[in-house]
Formats: sequence, C-alpha cells, structure tokens
Amino acid sequence: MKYWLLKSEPKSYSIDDLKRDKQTLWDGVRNYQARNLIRDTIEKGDLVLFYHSNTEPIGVFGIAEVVSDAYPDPTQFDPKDHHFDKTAKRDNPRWYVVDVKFKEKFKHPITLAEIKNDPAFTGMPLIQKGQRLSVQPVSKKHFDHILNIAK
DNA sequence: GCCAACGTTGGC
DNA sequence: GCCAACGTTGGC
Repeated sequence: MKYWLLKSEPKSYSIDDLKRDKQTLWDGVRNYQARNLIRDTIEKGDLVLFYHSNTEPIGVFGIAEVVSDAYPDPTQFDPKDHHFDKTAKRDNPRWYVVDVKFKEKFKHPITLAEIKNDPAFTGMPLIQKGQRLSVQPVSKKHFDHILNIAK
C-alpha cells in the first residue's frame, strides 16, 4: 500500500464536502507530474492525507482512501467546465482522476507549521522549497507519524 | 495583497 | 531548441 497527500483549497472542495459526499472523483488536476502519479502510480486501496491549502489554518485535515484505478477526467471534455481542455480527445485523454472515499476527519488539523517544526517530517516533499505539486507521495513513516499526532 | 517558484506558451 | 513573457500556486 502507498500513501499520498492531496491538496485542495477548501473554497473549491473541503474535507467537509468529502464527508458529506462520502466519495468523489479527484478532478481538475492539470499538471503533468501530478497526472502521471494519478495515472501510473496511485492504486485502489492507497491512503490519502487530505490537505487544505490557501486557507487558515493550512494543514492536513483527515484521511481518505483511493477506491478506483485511474480513468479519464470527464471535465476535460466538458466545454462548460472550468477545466475544459480543447486539446484532449476522447480516444486520447490527457487528464486522469481517481475516486477517493472519506475515511476520517481529524479532531484537530495537523498544521503546516507543526509539520515544519517537527524533525520527524524532515525530507517530506510538502516542506521542500518550491514544491507545489497537488499530488505528492508520502512515506509510510511520515504517514504514520501524522496519524500518531492526530490521535 | 505580495511575491517566489515553477510550468507553459509561443516567437524566433 | 532557446528563452522571454505570462499564468498559476500557495505560503506569508
């Protein structure tokens, strides 16, 4: 099993939205590196840290589970959608999604400040300078440590 | 609101 | 293929 961190701005989709919906497709990823991870590496059964960016507080708010393999992102074909991509063809999709299911929301978020201040998180991609990927791998060690703090 | 970091686009 | 211009991300 592998572990991931997925970023979302709560204004567009928050952990409370996922809790309400129970499950959603993680659409709108328009970065090739993130796309490759979704298409080629993320698998059903992997676990996800749900991260809120561009908000207060910033941090990890809970856990979700990947419940599908990758499939084409429907929003790339929808001219009315903000994520429409006119260069994407149905027989040659450019962007992919996976389905994720709500697992739990932490009582208190693990904030970015806490993560930065905790030596146990040294080397985590999230806190590398200039790291902006919205889909990031997380090591088992870092994932478990997040859970330990959350309990 | 600012701006550093990074990705993409397009002229040449 | 280079690189300037531009757009986006996202912390502060």
